[in-house]
Amino acid sequence: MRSANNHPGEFRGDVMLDDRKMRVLYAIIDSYITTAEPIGSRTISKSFNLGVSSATIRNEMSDLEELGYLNKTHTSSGRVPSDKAYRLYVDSFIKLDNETINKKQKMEIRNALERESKELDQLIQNSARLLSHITSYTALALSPQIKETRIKHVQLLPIDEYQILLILVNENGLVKNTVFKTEQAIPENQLNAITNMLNERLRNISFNQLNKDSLKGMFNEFYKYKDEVERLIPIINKSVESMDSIDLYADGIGMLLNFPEYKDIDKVKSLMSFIEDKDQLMNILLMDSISRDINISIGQENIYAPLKECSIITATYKLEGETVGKIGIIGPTRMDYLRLIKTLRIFSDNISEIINNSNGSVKR
Amino acid sequence: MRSANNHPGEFRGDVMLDDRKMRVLYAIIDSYITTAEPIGSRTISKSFNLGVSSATIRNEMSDLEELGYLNKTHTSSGRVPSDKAYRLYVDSFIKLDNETINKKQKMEIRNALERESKELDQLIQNSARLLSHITSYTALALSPQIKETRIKHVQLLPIDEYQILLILVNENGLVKNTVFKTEQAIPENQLNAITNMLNERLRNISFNQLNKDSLKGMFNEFYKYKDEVERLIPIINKSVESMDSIDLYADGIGMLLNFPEYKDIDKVKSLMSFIEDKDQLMNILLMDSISRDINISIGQENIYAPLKECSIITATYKLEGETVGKIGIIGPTRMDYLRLIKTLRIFSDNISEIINNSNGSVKR
DNA sequence: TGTTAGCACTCCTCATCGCCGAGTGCTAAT
DNA sequence: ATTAGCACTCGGCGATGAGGAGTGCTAACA
Repeated sequence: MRSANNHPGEFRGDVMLDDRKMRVLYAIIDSYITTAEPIGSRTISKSFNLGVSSATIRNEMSDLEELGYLNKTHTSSGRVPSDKAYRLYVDSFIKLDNETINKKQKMEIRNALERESKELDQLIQNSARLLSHITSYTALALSPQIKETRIKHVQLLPIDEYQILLILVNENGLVKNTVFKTEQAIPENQLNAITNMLNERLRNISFNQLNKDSLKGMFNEFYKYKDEVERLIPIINKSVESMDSIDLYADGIGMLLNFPEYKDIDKVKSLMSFIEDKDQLMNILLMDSISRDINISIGQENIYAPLKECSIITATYKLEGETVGKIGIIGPTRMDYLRLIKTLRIFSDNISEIINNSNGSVKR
Repeated sequence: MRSANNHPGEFRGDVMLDDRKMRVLYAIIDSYITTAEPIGSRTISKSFNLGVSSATIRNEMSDLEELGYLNKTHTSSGRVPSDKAYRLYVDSFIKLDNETINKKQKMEIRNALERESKELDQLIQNSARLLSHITSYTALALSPQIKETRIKHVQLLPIDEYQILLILVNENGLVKNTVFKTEQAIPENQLNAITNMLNERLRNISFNQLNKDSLKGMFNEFYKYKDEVERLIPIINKSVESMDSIDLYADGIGMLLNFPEYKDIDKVKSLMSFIEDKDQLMNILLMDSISRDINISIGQENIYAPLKECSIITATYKLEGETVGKIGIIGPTRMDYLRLIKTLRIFSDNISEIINNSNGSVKR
């Protein structure tokens, strides 16, 4: 016997639901989230003590269905929460901005992430993995978009006669590198000179700016290496262009199979292939990029057909106050929103802090 | 009506199979690989013209079952090839080392890989993705183990007062980087001096060597920066240690659901969670590392329980003649070995050539 | 007027049953 | 040695029916 959550009356959409309706609705949602079974009036009155009989609850449920908060699978089945119900449910605690973060759990996750992640990509990848393990849901993680940061260091290194390694480091210590080919060998000492030039000229230029401005004008005065530099410019430019590519990691795809809603192979097949198509998925994550720290997209709110029966929760992480990337969870609309949001908050906080090194929890 | 493959008589295991038994067996294997349905004597005699009646085939099948090449799902069902049958089948063409590589397909794959891959990790990741797309199987790819290559360049860069970025470049242009923290600030000019020292001392040292030798002795003479260097040494050493970590990529996990053998959720669940557990899977791929260019592990030959009904084909790729990594395919024992081996060969050749830049198909 | 008990009705789930067909194994004929 | 014939096996599948959870409606009640 558990008692229904005591959520405040709420108004949303058309009508303000009275307190009892809210309780009934939340009881149904809570029950359905844990059992995945349609629930009937009698079961509610037995499991949650709302102080009224099943007949009364039955009437309330009938009303709630008419208002669009409940669905039936067939005429004499139990009720199931609608997307609208989940939306109401989620909105009721998303704005509470619940601070009750479990400090201990946060530090555990923080330690695990820092311990296993040497490079940035690893951090993001491990975040997805750990998030999936902890939640038992499919986790998504988007690597940071670094366009707006500034160049700290440029280095050209010869690999062999016709190949040059370009290394770019930004102010946050993110490293990107590309090997490119030249048609004509460039002696090492000249390469060093060019490297020095590039460093002088490019330091503190943003990647974005580098991308946009033609570099040509910048180097006119260095006529000594003019030819080489001219040959390098388009290559560097192209490399830089390719550098701000974003990676998407999905982990725990198999977790989907644990949900009873995916006992049917065909349902899960289309969803999985959608998740594994990184391009499409990336679109979705980038789409609502103007949005809040926590973004939730429930069922039919999703645009792509394979996601119409899913929910996606995303959280942003920040670099120096700017949102640069996201992590998220995907699963059936009947997901444990409350717990997942809490966990996502912990992850996004941790990732932000790690990449900012804001709080110097020094390695012991 | 297709005719059975005309493979030569073969002896393997206990008994030498006569020519007709071979043909019957190969017919069953071919059929089962494409249909996934147990096949009966009558169907064989109709679909493959072996010139004998179904009764004769029935007798042969009975013999083949006794020899362990065929299994029945129940007393009056059709036959299914055993692991032993697949082993025979595979061995018959693996040693032919069939050169009939489709040049056109190879170049297409090569172009796709080079077009999309700027960094090494991307190349490996894209290989897995493309391999999975092309074959419609789950693809695996192991990033190269770079322990045995030599250091080409070392660079220390300050990120902020207490953080230093360490960049290591090897002779092949592979870049690894780590951010580490110091307890005491090091001025930039000192850092540059140390960088120069490190470069002088570490160039052409193998990662392995760096890992083993204590660096301490190396820098004794540089008393000017002795303190800083001493503080750096264990950090660098630890970073290097963490640098030769291998990554494993799995792509197309959802492809498993296309196979009728995985219409049962429970079967696919354990397999998927196994594949998503990178540590275990890595073990498997690294285990047979002494082996041939193409390695095939069929059904019960696999050690781990979730793989007992799977086959894994792996191919190696090389850097300067040395095997440094692997790509592979995982799927039901009833896999299209011939086609998959061919495709894997193409991929492993391409990856080897790209990372060696042996043939300079210059960007146009 | 809101709440509740009672009851008929709906419809899903699951187990049972029997038929059909593909396939085997054996025997006897060629 | 090969083949035709035949009895037998067994999984798959659709039909059938019982059981149960749940609804909606009506009438009684505080």
